[in-house]
Amino acid sequence: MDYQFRDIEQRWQKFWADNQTFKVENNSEKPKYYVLDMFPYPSGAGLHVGHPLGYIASDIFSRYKRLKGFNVLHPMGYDSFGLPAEQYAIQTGQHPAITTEANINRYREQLDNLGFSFDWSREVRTSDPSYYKWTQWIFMMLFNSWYNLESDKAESIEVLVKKFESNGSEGIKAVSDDDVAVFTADEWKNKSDAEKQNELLKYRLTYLRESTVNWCPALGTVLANDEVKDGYSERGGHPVEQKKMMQWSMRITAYADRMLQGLDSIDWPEPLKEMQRNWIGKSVGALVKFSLTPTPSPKERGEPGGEQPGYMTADPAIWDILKEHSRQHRKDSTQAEDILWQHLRNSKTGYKIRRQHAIGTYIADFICLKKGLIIEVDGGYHTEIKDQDELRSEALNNLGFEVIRFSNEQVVSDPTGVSGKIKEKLNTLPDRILGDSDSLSLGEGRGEAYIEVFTTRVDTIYGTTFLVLAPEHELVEGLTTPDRKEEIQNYIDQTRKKSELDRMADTKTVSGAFTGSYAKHPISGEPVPVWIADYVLAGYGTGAVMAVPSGDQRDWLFATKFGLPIVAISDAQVNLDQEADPTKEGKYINSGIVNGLTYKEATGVLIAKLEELGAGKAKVNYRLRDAIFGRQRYWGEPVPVYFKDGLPYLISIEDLPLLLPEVDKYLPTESGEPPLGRAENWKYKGELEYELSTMPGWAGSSWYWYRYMASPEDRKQDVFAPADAIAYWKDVDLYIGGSEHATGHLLYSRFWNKFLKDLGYVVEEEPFKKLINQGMIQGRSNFVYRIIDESGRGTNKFVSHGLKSQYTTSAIHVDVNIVYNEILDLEKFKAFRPEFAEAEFILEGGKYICGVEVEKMSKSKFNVVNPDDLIERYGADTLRMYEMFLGPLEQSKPWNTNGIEGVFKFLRKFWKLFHDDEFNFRVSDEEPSKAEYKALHKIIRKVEEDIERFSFNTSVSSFMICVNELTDLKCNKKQILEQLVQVLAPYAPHITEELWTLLGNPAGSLSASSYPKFNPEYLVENEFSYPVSVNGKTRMNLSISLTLTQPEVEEIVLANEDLRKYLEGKSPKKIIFVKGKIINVVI
RNA sequence: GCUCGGAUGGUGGAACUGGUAGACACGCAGGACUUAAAAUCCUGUUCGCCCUAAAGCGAGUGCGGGUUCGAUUCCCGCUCCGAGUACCA
Repeated sequence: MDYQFRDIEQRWQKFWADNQTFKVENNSEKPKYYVLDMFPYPSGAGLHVGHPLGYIASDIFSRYKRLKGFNVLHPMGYDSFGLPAEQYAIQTGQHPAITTEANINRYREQLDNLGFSFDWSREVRTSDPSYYKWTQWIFMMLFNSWYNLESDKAESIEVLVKKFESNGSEGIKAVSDDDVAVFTADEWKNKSDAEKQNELLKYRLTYLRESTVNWCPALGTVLANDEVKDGYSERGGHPVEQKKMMQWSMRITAYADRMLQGLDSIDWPEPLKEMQRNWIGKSVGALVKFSLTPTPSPKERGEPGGEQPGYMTADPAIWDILKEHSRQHRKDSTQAEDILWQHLRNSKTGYKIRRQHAIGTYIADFICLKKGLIIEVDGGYHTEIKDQDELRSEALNNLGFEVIRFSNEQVVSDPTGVSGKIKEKLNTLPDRILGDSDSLSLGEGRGEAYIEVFTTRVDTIYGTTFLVLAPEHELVEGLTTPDRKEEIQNYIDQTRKKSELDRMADTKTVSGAFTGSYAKHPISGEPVPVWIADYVLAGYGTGAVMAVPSGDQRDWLFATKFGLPIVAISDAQVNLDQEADPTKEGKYINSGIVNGLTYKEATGVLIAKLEELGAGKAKVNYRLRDAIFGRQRYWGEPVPVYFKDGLPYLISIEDLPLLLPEVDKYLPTESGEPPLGRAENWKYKGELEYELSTMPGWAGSSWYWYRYMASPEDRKQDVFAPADAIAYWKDVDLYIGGSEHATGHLLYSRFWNKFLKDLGYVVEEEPFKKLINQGMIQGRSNFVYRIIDESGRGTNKFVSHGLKSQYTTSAIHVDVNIVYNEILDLEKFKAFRPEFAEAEFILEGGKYICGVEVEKMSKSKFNVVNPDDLIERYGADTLRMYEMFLGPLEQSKPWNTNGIEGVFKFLRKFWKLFHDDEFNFRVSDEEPSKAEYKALHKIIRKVEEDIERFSFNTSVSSFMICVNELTDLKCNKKQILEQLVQVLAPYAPHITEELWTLLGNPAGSLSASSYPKFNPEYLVENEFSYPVSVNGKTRMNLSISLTLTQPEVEEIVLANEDLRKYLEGKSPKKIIFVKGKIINVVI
């Protein structure tokens, strides 16, 4: 019988499944090898021909490694939480679990059809409670940890608590929020439980904090930075806006430096490492403070008017006294004030609140300048002015402020209630007019007012001729002088109107506005004007820059446009009237204490000076932000947290997994809560509110490779993966997947891996030793050309591609599955759509040739090629080999089925080697000839080399060469063919299993056999046909023994008749002889 | 703008540390078998020149230069294409 691939493939796929041929054990004498594919999200569309590319490569590699004597872990699973199933649920009401299950079954069927050697007993699904139990468990571990910079690793939060108990906050070096409190051990012990929890939250590796987030209204959820592309959501392409919200975040920034360093130790594609480096965005520089006090008054600045600067609400006459008082008050704050402050700070009410702020001749306890509301707490420290309360209120009312009062007892007993009342009041009050007797923040009790900037070029500090703040910067309101109010407000409005996209696109227009205020240069003491401009980003560094127009092109453009001075700071700078010169060469000029120094010297001197002045320090800045972890969606892992008195607490570990509750609809509640808010009676211990957000898509995929290490038996144990299994498998040796996960999955996975290592649960610092990005398979669309008549309407006539220029036509996508080698199947086309049933054609050469274009593979373009169809026609072995034959694995390429016939022919030819002309199986036991051995050992070596360097396409060519040679030799020797079967087995597992048993081996024993041993003796030649070139141009071939030395070879060459023609009577200057390679005669 | 890739026949691609450029396959052309088609097999196929063929000659790996006996490969400069990223101070 001819090659019956359908029968063979189905039979062997069933055999592998029934016999669990590829089930792997965790204990083995063999060395381990872990081959991992990025597990798929099971979408409704099923697999197209591009998806299996990486899986085929990893399967070939796994099968090869098994033959090479390794214990290979090669698992597969599903990343089964995600948006599409939920969107479908919203539209149809069908539970996402049902959709997901159906999709997984479809995926499994398609994967099985390709004959992969996965160990399915270890399958994982991220949406399975037995799996997400451990995702939730890791979340809890993160919540219970902080990052100790001294040991440079994550540690239990208990360790931090012990430190607080013994030494207070002193000497703690941690990655934390910016606003951590300073306290002694006693103060810590005296704190209430709520206060302690609130403080610890600033250290935990997963934490709840008000953050600016990417909010996608269409999806109704927040998104992480890597899920937003150019201001639109990656999934669905909906607009994304910035919004402040209370959100769960992961302190990934704690690992920024370790993630950067780790990149040097792993074998990943360079572009991908580069993307991670950019994403982490480390820049080494300095923070510099430009102080705002004393600020030159209008008079001092030589400007008209004696009006007080707009940012001061205090009576200037007694400002100095008030300043001292307010500082003192902040230090000696009462317990009630502290408690209330914790509820008001960080805009928890939705508005910015300041404490102990001077107004007129008074100091208010708390004030919201935007709404003009003053909150006073009576009793305690400032009882001495209690009698004057009414008078005070009246005076403040006159200044345009409203006052509400609470008693100490009220605040202490029910701080949440009090803050609720404040919130209510704030919501009812109208906004005060911006800048109107508004005041400058004094840094919430942290000292003098200043503008802090981040710079990577401290050395240029003397060239600073102005400061620029982002329009959103919190000091802008306070800094604006009354005369500039309108201009600044206009500018802010104008920037706000510009969308994020416009702002990015329009980088050429220089715009900005002057606040009217000046800051003091920290070293020279010169006044420096403060501007705002949208080229400064609020989100990076401190949202403020020192502008050095001589060294930075953006600053130069700004200075030029607004007529600000440009001061050269280096004798090497040139053409400063044309553009900025950021050179680090030369010696400094106009630069005070660093005049005459070089770049390196100046940087050191200046940082030392700034530190001495308390005006700055060296600082490493990262672009990487903490990862927002909550999603306001249904189909994800519930966060194992409940709330008590407004503070988050972990549920008990025994209560894991916290199951996803049922809901009536998959939409937000009427009050805007996430879908989980709809769940009925879903309360911790029956009464406490659960967190209603779910985890993001990347949670489940950030540790899944460890779950595969747990065998089905292991999974009965109460652990994410047993320690001995982790000790054995360690890490992933080879990871294959797409580069689109560069800054998402691959970054988060490294983060969680490092965290788990810090806690001692895993053994390797990096999870994926070697990574390969398979190229994207693009679609290849075919077109037919419909002729358009004079009135511009489509006719029923279609013209072949080569003749279309003679007509007016419109191109129409046509299903690529009815086009072969660009020739349209006319009958199938007529059946393609009813409107084409009566189509007429203008042919060329009797054929209708279609047009071609490379586009993304998608249903709407009719260019999706389904692997099932190809397997039906050619078989899985052919498809596997053809996908490899297309080109280098890492290269992106359009799918083109045109060459598949060649691979199919190859497999039939291979089958023929084992059969006679009547297709009877017939092999001979005769001793093979030298030529036959040579053909075999060439392929043994070649495939080994190719697989080791992941060059699968070249192996396929070599197989063809080998089979062509053996066919020519009419070889049917068992000794040759049996080994050839083993060499081909990783690529074409079905046909080789079949032939392996026909050769008399036990069924299924092929993958347990071993790769044939290469014997170089069969390749030894004693002669070589040397290309002989004259002056580098090849002229002839000469067969010469390989044993000869150069003088002997030269003699033979020079004696040659044909060569003399080229010598033209001259004698050669030199003869180059490379043994086994070439002879070159130089005249 | 910056960073990283890439450019080889009609097409996909090969040539691994500099050593016969175009392996292998597709497509195309011609032929065999066949009533015919499909399938299969055989021959040719980088381009140009010489009427044709053989033989031969010349050019040739995006462009321009360089190093070398010899460059698709190494170096310098440029063009184009792709990917990532972006007022990151």
